[in-house]
Amino acid sequence: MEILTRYKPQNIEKQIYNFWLQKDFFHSIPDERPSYTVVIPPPNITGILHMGHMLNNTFQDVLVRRSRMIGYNTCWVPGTDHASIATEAKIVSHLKEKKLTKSKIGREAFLKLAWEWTHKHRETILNQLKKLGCSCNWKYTRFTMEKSLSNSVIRCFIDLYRRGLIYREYRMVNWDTEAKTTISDEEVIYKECKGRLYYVKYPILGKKEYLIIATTRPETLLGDTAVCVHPSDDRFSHLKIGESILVPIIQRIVPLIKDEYVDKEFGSGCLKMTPSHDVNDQILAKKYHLEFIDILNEDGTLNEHAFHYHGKDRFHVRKEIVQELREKGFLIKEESLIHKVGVSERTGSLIESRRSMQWFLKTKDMAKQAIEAVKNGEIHFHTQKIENIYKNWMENIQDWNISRQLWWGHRIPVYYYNNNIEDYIVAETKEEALNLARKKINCEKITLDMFNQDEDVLDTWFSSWLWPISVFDGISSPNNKSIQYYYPTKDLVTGPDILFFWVARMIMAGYTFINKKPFENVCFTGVVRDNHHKKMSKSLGNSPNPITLMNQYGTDGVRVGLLLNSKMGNDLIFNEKLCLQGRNFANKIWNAFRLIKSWKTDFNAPILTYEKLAIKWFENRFYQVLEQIDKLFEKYKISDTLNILYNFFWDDFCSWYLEIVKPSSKDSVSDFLYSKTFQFFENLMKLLHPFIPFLTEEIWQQIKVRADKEALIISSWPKKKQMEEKIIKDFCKIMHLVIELRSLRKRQRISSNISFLLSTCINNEKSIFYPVVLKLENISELSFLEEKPINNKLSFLVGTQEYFVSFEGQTNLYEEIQKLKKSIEYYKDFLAYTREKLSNKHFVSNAPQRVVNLEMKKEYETINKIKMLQDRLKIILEK
RNA sequence: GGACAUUUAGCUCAGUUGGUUAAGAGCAAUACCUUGACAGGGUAUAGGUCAUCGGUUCAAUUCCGAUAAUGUCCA
Repeated sequence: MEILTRYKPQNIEKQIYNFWLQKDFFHSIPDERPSYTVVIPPPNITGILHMGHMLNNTFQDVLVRRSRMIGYNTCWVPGTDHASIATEAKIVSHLKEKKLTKSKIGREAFLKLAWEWTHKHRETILNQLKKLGCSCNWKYTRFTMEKSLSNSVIRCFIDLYRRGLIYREYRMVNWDTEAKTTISDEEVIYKECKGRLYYVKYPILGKKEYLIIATTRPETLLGDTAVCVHPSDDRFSHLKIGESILVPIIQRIVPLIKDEYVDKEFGSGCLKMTPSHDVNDQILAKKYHLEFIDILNEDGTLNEHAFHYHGKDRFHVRKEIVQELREKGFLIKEESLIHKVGVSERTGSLIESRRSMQWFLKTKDMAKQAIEAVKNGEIHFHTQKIENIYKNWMENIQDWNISRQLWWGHRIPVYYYNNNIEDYIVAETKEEALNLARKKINCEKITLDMFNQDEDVLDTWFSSWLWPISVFDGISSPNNKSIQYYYPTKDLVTGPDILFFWVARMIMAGYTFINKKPFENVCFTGVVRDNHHKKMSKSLGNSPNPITLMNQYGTDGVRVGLLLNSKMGNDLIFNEKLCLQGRNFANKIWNAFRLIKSWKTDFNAPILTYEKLAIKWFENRFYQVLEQIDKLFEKYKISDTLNILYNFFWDDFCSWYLEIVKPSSKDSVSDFLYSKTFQFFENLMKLLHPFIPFLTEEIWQQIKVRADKEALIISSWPKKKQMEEKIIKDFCKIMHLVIELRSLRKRQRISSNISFLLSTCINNEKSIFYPVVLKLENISELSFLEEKPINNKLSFLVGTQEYFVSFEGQTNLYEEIQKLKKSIEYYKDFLAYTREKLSNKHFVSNAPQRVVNLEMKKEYETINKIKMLQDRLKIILEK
């Protein structure tokens, strides 16, 4: 059968993936083998595959495939995340297009829409992962809102509440006015923005003076309830604490307070207090028992406390109030400045600080155990540098605001039984709440219809943090077979951007709920960036479409392209050329296969010496490389591993081994060579399979007819074997000899079909690999001389050994003279450098003997080399 | 403002507890090579005061300090 000269991945990939699926190779059930578990970082149901996912999931697949071949019972759990705020935002904007709102259609209809959305989008990204070749256990596919996972979330809430770790408080939170919900501190992104600093007059009652207050947010003066200065600020020492200050426009009289919190250097040294809309003001307000005046509605418009600004948006009010201050003479000056403002990670809207009633989780104690687990090595971070960031955050952890004013998510299991906000029961269901309430207040009159569930839902991460446990139903049935077998999971591969959101919290959840770590290792992949080092994102439009890439270069090519240059923990500067390189590599493998597949065997064909030698060398080299990459895998150095395999296949196997042993088109090869070569090739397919799954499996199946259980994906990883390093070193010298010969041919413009006579002195070391040189470089004869030839003009050094070449034809002496002169110069410099060291008394007396000896050996060898080169130069010049 | 990280060839990166014939790879570059695996290829060549300045040491890309640039996180 004719095999195409170019590898065409398009049809093959789908076919191979279906083959794996049909044969259930990704599936796992607990058995006697050790488990290897990975849970996927669940992508959002709003999303499609982006370059970050591509990198991350390729990385996971490499680990999983190799573990499977090593003999673990591998289980890679896939799934998706309901992404509360992101999904809700999408649905709201769809509604908006139809001139509808959440409140118009109501909670039930809204949730129906959300589920429709889920069903429609859930498969998209999972199918894209399949295209990428991910060997996930698809029968285990989970969704964070499905029943069993929801139940786990609710149970955990109740559990934590009963342990006294969840509480409700009226507190300053980050308010997203667009989504009309609170968000956690981690979801606020601080951006540098140009702003203006307004200097406003605040008259002092009963005096002719006024205070000057600098503010970037003049509209908040409507909520001012005090003015504060530094107690040791001389400018204000004549003013008493409690002095009455008049807030402009609203004409409110507020007290003067003095506190060291104020920065004397900033603005005018005088601070206005808006306890309802600034975290720091809130703290001071509590200390000095100030009044709280909330001026904001949940959508960012101003409320009735704002008088004539009532109902207007805060940004409009800012403009108008500046104008009013100006007109009334309260505005002294304006300055522009650059300051950081918080925006919502999800909606991009400017975050307001606003006081509201929210649920919080106490995290300080949980964090302690989680810090310890990383510190004592129970959990490893790769790379280690992330540990610092983790430790730092965990030690300063704040309580976690877990409630969200959204509908799409896990509804908070709190039931109110009358209008008093304090009368609530935390329970799984309304019925259970009723029973508990009856016991609590000892009242039989209370009925089911009196109960109203809390309107809010839980933060998405409050379900994600349970993911490694809840996918195995470990919360609802902690002793079930799956959780016992698969948990703790082995490796987690994720981005550093969700270290706090997710990784840290999973660690806390693991210890809190089932008292075991959730994973052993966490690998942090970097951010995928473009050539200008900008993060690749859909919004910036600098990201290639992964699906197009896979169609264009083949999935294997893209996988190689992604991993070739991505050192773990470092960002990946992605360039489409990398995929091209990957595709070319796949093609190289394909053509190597084509070559050996084309060989004819002949029972009578002799086994040639150079074939035996090549086999001997390659076998040893293989085990050397195997050991290297096994070591690198243990350190999760995936990129380095791929680089080694890339060079090993391309250079060692193709350029050296195959070039040595390949027969001319009319010749046949021995059975021995044929089977040995295929054995090497099959082993190479095994090593490459985790990276290049499709092509390697395709070739594996084409090599010979195989039973299902002999598929490459479930074949066994090559076992380590002792190798002889001397053989590899000896061959290395021969490589240098060959390179010198090729270089000489090029220099002298001698075509490869003119044969050389090669000679060296008999007292030199003889290599067992000389027959290889004869085969590769068209050497008609290799002779060993008693003495150096005096009539020979072409020579070179390999190490300290001199070789001579002669042939029928013209030589270009100028080139040789230049080369010799250059070499002599180089070695003279080198000798001087070495001698300088050796003449240093401190070096000779202080350095270890080993190092001094080495230096002496260098000196000796260099002297010899210079002599040889000079002799040769003399001979040429004399001619 | 605080903390951490990075800086090695034109580009992307290795460099293993300071000494291994005066720093390695891939890509790009240059020259030559197309009748048998592959031009998506082959062969060879060229490319670097290891960011700067100091210190420790017999010896520093490697350890320490300062500076600069870049990036990330936190406030």
